[in-house]
Amino acid sequence: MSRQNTPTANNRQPEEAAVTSCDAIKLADVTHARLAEPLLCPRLEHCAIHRHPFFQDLGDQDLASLCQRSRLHTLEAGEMLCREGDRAERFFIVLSGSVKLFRVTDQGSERVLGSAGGDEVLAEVAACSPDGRYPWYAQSLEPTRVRSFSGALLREMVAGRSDYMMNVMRYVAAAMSQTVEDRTILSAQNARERLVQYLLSLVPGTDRRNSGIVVELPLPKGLLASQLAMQPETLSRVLKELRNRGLVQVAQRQVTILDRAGLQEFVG
Amino acid sequence: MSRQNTPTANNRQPEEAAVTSCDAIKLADVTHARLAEPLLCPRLEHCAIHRHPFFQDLGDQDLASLCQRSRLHTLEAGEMLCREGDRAERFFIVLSGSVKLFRVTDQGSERVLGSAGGDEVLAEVAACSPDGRYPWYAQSLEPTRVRSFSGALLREMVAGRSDYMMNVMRYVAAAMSQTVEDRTILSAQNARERLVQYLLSLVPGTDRRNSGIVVELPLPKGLLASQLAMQPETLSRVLKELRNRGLVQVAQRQVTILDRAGLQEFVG
DNA sequence: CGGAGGAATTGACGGGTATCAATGCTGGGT
DNA sequence: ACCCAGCATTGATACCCGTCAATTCCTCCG
Repeated sequence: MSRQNTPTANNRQPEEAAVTSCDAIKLADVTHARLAEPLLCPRLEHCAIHRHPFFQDLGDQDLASLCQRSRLHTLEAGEMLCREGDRAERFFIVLSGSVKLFRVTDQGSERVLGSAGGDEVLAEVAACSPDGRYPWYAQSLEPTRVRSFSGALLREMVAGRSDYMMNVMRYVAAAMSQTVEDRTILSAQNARERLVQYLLSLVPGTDRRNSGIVVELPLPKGLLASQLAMQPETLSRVLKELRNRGLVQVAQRQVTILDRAGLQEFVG
Repeated sequence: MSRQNTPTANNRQPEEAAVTSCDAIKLADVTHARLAEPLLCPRLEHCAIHRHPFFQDLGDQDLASLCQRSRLHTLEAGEMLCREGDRAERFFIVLSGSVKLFRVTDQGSERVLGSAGGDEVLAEVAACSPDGRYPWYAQSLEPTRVRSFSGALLREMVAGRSDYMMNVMRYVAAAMSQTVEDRTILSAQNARERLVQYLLSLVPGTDRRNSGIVVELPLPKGLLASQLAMQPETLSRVLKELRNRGLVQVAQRQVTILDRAGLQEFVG
């Protein structure tokens, strides 16, 4: 695992642990998250998070009650936000920083499934189900702020307000469809095709340009390689090949697509 | 594509097409499904499907109204049930036969994502969202009977009855978690590991035996190879290797696991 | 400014897998 | 019973990519 710190003093343990203690897992260096800052929501205008589109259609009263039972988690790099298999009692919105989602194989190595950055909603699907469980581990990659909400409260509110339910279901269906998309990319036969399709998937649907599209890799290259089911060396080489052919330009995590159509036909 | 027939006379076109006409896609041999037998539900006891656990918690009246607006689709091999990108106005339960789920790449080749057989629910996630779209094509592999239901009606009922909503969300969360599981299998580095993990994933969670577990491949081997991101030849060779090592026994689509622990450590 | 550690890159090599081609097998239809 | 079409298997070959090793680059810290 890349960066791994032990929890520190500024992360106070909340009375009601958001991440419940679970069976000890085999990975020694996966430390237990200590989640921070329970309850005591400041005034509504300070909780910009509640303007998040995820909560649209909710009235002031419902927002306030969600707010009251939400928690702000301040994580430094390498802290666990939740663990695969644990009861999904809470769901999350990433405020700043970034989170890596992964599983651990039977052999003890980790497989990156994806990542989440600012304003992204996490684990809302699992939290919608009364007996849902987190489908992955979530771990911060850098100093990260996350707000978490009660899944039970979400379900109550969804049950009471059908317009809100529709909005939540939109998120759920989008998450599903994203996961299917990820699967499709993985099922490409070779590393080149996987990387190219991944890069193209980072381009916003609204962008119609063929050149000059700048995308930011949401993960360091080593972890991205894991997500794309290849070795870091292979990722490096394929990226170099794309550079040599004038298809992309790479500066750190910032990739500039110089010839989108060229990329597409390159894999075909 | 494997078996592809044109729709025949015994599949009458319903008044309100369940699968709406969409943009012509490039694949010439993907014919448009003609879906059958609208409305006119027989007496409730004939619709065994409504006893399906998916509908548990629904009262007789709701069941009847779902029943009324459900349709029975009788497909022969190779007919399309729905298409990627189309509005998910209906969701499905497979009564008999089997359905293959796939996407079509930009280059026009198909990638199998999975399959569904008897009693399995399809597209319930997409149908839960008011603007959801099917995330894949679904095509029958053999003569197949499917019942479809209105997504709008599902959403109405879910909105009205929170116990039913919880039940539906259970399905949704399970579907999500299955998709994540599939992804994990795909991200294994080599073909051997992918196949072994796939075989082990076919074993029901309740089965604790080490030997003599019989699983049925839900797809012909060629399509299974596509789902596992390998060539049919490779699948054949890996299967042979497992046979030679006395780990499995293969008869057609029926695979007998002779040494489950051996399989697990073989990939590690 | 200089050093240390981790990440990324590059090279060499061997094994795994795609590809092409040929054969064997099986189920459906006549 | 026969044939045929499609699927599955097997073999030969080339190439992609995983592995190991060495080097460079970057960032953080002293």
